[in-house]
Amino acid sequence: MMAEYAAPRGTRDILPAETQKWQYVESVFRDMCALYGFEEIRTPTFEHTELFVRNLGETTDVVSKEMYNFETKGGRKLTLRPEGTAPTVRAYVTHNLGAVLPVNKVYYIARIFRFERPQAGRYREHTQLGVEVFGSIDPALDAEVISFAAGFFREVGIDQFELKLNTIGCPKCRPEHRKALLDFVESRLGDLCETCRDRYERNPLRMLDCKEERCQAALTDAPVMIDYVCEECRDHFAKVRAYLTEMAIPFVLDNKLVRGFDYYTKTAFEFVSGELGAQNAIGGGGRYDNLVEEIGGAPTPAIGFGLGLDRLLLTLDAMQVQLPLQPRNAVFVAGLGEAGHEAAVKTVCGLRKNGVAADMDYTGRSLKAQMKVANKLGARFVVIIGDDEIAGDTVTLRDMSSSEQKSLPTSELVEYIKSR
RNA sequence: GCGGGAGUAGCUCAGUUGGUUAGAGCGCCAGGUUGUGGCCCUGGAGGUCGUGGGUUCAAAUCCCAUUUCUCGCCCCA
Repeated sequence: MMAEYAAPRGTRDILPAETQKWQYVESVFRDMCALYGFEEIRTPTFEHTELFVRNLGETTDVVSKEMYNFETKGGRKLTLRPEGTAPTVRAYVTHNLGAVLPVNKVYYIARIFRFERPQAGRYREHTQLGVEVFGSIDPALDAEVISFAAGFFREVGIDQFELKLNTIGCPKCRPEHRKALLDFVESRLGDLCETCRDRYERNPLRMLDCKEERCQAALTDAPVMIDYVCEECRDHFAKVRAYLTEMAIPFVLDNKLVRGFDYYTKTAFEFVSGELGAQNAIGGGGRYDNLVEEIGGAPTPAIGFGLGLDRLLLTLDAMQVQLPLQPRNAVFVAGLGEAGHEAAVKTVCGLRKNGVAADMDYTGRSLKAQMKVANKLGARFVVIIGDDEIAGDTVTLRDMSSSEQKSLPTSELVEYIKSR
């Protein structure tokens, strides 16, 4: 039983029984994107390492310890994409999409790679569905992206989730908050965990959402961004909240919410599901108004959202949501004996040529065994062809749900099935 | 990187204080219908008990190592 090879740690095979669900969710996502005006973009699976190192932030967990890096023979450093936004921005800049349209709205379905210890809902290779909007700082767009996300979750069957919302300011107002935070923490540095003492030096904002109890206790009254944001950010955030309220999208303000990458500005949000164990974040996103410029494009405000498809499906499973998967609705052709088999090959070929999904047996089984296979495949009709049928140039057609059976001329088969 | 749990048939698992040919349910195959699915009945195939070593007359069972999976911490989707 122990096969010689297994899928590498943190990866897994998605078998046909599961891919149906994946395709369904992806199609809901694509439909939703069409409704909101997002068009698909596909970027390479790997990018230059520098793209991620410089733009996600060197101190982030992803960059400092979770990237799949490799070198080409020529010594170029490449990395399997650990997130979807930076590559999308890179493509936007590479092709100067800002010159084509004032506002560009794109979506992607991409495999993401992070070298972490796998556990429930966390894989080294996972799939993210995401959208990005370039070219406007209108808070209505923040609300649109968030409502897109919330709408998508509901559409696919998840109505139990919490939307956490925060603003993390901009380069104008962040330094002031940072200074206040450092001042506040300085005297309590001893109470913090080792990681946070390190963060104090390298990435103070991240101390705020540390999960360590001692840190949470020590930082209860720490200065939060919302009290330090500049007028523009405060105004922007107020409008986002107003839009969401108007759209009847419930949210919870979380002034300790900090996103994992350095490029975020202003609006930050996260969707949390209680159905998953430790990995409860099913999606998240935020604004990144300076990233396009940092990557080399013209100053262009932008906002995006990404969700983990693997986790979404786990959540749907945990919630026992029944997805409306389409039955196969195909025709199975059962041939009896050698002549019947030959006739079946011809019949299947003819059905397919006319756009009717059809399949047959290739293992020389008895009619009974072929019927069982047809049943298991969920065939709607079974066409039976034996010596009797061949002699009269007819086929026997069995409706698998009603068990009704009738004989009809071979020449009428395709038309009859198409009319059903 | 750190900590817990588990590896017995395709799947989910049982296996009593170590003791003959290692079991069940589901699935699979065949028969019960000389050409007919779902339900039912009967039979069958399928396992070097993760791997290596040790203890013992005897190991799926005890000990050690190793490996894989899994859950959690950190962090994220």
